[in-house]
Amino acid sequence: MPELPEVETTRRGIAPHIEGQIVSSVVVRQPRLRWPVPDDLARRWVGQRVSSVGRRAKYLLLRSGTGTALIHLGMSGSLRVLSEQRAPGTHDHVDVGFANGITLRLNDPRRFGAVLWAEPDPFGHPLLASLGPEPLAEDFGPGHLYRQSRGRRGAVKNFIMDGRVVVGVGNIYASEALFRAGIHPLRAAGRVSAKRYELLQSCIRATLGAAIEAGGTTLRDFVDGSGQPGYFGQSLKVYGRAGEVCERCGDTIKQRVIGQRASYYCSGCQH
DNA sequence: AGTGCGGCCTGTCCGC
DNA sequence: TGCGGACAGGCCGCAC
Repeated sequence: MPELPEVETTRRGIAPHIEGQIVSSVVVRQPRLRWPVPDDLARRWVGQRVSSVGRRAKYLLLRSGTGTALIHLGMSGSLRVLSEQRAPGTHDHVDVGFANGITLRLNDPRRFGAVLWAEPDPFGHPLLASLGPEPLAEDFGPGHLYRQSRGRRGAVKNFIMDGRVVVGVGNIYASEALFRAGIHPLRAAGRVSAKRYELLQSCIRATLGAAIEAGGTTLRDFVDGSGQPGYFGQSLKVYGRAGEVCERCGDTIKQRVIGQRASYYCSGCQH
């Protein structure tokens, strides 16, 4: 289940192989993803040179002269660069062939991912238009969360997972960042002080940044072999650790569902 | 406007 | 051992 660090790791893994290459074929074996893969994707994309592989939130942006392919990995998607022909396996839904012979292959068992086309400007696409700031960018400043949260009575965990507030904070890193900041996930968003939001902001950055770095260090070969980055190698303090001892205070880590998502926290440390 | 929830999917795990 | 069913999870889009 790719969170932002996994998406960024994927971006870094595929970019060197894709950038500057000309799309020569698009094969869609299963168009029914989160949204249908557009019928005219091949017609619009083939012949275009991919100028850059960018990212906005968890969307990968394969930009070219006339438009941009948006790829979302959902929670089970992965991209692989193949240097030679290989028979597609189960859930290998989309292949993008390039003139130099390589293939970008999307595998997505649960099909929560997406492949879309935006033209001419990807940021005008409805899915990207109303997204909040990137967590690692300047406009996610120390006062951002505080300002956005006034009057909001929902749980702070749901608040920081709201893509209109800040993008890229998925379920795992929401629990982790709140633990590091010492904020209880159920606390009303509007009842967290400016000072504590400043800390939370830096914890979100630090958590995601460290995870990206970890992805960078474990960045395996995205060509041919299993290029799957995994977040399991990262040091998660609370996520998935219900019943275990909190390393900070020794209390028992709890789990409960918040906003229909499994949430982990330490009630000894988080208030 | 803010909030909560249904739905899309399938692999994995649990209990019988 | 085999099987059904619950569950997980990103996130849109709708209902309140």
